Amino acid sequence: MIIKRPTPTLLDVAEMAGVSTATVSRCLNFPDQLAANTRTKVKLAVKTLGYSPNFGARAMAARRTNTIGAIIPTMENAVFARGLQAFQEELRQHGFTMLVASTSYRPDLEAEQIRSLVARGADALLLIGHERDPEIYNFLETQGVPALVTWAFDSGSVRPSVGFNNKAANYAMAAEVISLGHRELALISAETSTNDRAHARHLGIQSAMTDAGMMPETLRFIETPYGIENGANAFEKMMQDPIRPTAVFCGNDVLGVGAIQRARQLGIRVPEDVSIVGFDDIELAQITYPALTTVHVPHREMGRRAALALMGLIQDSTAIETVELHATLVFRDTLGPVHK
Amino acid sequence: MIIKRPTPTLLDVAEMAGVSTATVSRCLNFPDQLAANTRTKVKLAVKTLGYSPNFGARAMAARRTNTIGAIIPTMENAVFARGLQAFQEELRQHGFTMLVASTSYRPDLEAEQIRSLVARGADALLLIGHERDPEIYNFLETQGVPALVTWAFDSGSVRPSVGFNNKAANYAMAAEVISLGHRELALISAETSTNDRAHARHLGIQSAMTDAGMMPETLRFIETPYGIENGANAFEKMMQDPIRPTAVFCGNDVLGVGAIQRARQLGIRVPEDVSIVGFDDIELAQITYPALTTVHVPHREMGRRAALALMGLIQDSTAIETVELHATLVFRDTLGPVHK
DNA sequence: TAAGGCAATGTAAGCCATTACATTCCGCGA
DNA sequence: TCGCGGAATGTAATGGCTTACATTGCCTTA
Repeated sequence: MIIKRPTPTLLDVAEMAGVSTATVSRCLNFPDQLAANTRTKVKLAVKTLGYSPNFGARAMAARRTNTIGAIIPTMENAVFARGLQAFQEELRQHGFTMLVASTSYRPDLEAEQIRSLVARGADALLLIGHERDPEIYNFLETQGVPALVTWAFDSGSVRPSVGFNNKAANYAMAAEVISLGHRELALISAETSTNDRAHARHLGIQSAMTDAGMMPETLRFIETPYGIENGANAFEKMMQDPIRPTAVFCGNDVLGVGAIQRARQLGIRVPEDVSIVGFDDIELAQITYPALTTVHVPHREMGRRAALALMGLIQDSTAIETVELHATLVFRDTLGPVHK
Repeated sequence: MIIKRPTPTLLDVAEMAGVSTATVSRCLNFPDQLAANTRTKVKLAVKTLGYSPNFGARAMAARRTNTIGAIIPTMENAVFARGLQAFQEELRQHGFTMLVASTSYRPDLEAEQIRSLVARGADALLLIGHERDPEIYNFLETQGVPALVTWAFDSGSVRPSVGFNNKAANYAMAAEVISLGHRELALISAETSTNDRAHARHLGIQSAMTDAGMMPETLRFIETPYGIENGANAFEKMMQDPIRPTAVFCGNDVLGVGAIQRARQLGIRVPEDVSIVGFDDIELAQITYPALTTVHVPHREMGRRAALALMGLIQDSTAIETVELHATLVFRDTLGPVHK
């Protein structure tokens, strides 16, 4: 017969070690407050029983959890995976734990996940992008949970933020493309209505066109979900236009990679027949053939800085932590001068 | 002056709505037990106060959390990112939440994360690979937390598992390579001492060599951390051998991609001068040039099945849920017959 | 030797939701 | 009209931990 024994509690440990629960608690949280041999006794009891503190109870009693939540669109996107990995490493070193949730780029799911993480006692939250229902920001304020916006930087915003200016970054890239003589431009973008980064990148191109005396309305524009295949299909569609674009911007590298791949399949030479540029600079970008010219985003740095900022925010929630990072252009092989 | 108001509790909601806390709790958990207008009152109060239940208190009172923890080596590895995404989507549909933690392939961190997730009230755990300190399995048993092993399948094991046979899969690949006439073989692998999947893949090749009448000791072998650059460096080192291998196995696609890249840089033709094969079949594999021949692992399917198995395990922890999936060979362009 | 001080430990209140059980209220049948 | 049953709601115990405050015991100092 199997006796199901209940999981051990602080009290069990205290009894076995012959001390009070307070002492055990102190042994776990502030070991140096105890006499050496008491500490030894308690540690032995903990080990023998296989005791592990109950997080819920602890959170309730201590009124903090040393947990920071991160809510990202999807883990399948390497930019977030990489940023979060750095984020988590930094948090760990300071004794914090990370909780991740993903939203599949759906605002309703994001709201749900935010509530869920707050309910779980996250001391603070990392969010992607500025744009969301104001009610969510209200909720966070009511709950006293500081939130940090990343992957985007908007100097006009009062919210704590660690990110870069998506619009300016893509403006720089567009200016470069235009200076190479390209006039027939196209953009393959992620959904801009639910993704303010994608939207800003779009604006960056249009702004550069305007400044170069071009008409921003002439920018061909396709929105498509994330994915290599989707990028490929969008590219193919673009190329069916009677007046082919000579340069195709891609809202992110994954779409760009799809474009490159389809170009090869269609026998369209890159960059001789068409230039292709991406955004993000994930590993993929360097291993395509030809290698993708793109905008480099310091993902790991962003993750690390976000961790620091968030921990600062927990200490002093009034401090408006704001860090602007800079994206840089990376010239590889898919951008060339326009070919007559 | 800013009045810091405490976050609202069940009691606050109850008072505002003029009902008892029990009623509010029921409204949140079993809405149809209430009279319609009571429900309306309570919902209004919840909304007005921006109330959100305290997870810790709830976990403590209800003694379950509807949370499943996943502990993976790193999110930067696309195979895990993809598997987890599917895992999470499936859990969500059944009202469960996922908690992720990563270990950077370090066993000590893994142990720490397991304790941490258990303490957080995870109802069950997803783990990668079989191999770990038996003490950890004891701990999980003491705590009554079921665990599921994935990404590996070992028919000899009694533990619940959803995965595939890494050894058999790589055996099949090796047999294929050998049948193309290759006799000088090499393997670029992840650290095998802390990674039983990598180890099994190694054994698969050796076993195929033995069965083909070759001497398994002749397999050149380099271990290296995860990363494109590391794969590239290992490949270059391999190629400095006076007797060059004619086929290079890579423990995973990322290493394989590095090898392909370095080969191009060194002017070594693939597959004419050397064949390269990978393992995992992540997106990268299809976009390299030439495209990588590799072993396809059904990552998403694995994540989905793992979610189902784990939820089954929570209902009935004695049920030994076990699913063997199958990896298949994907022939692309980096494997060819040996060239004299 | 007594008093004072400090380090080590103990006592017990409180954190917030869930739920078994108790109570109230209402409508309906006899 | 009375009583009964069931639906709706309330009461209060419970869960495991932290921590403010109380207590103990010992060493130091005069």
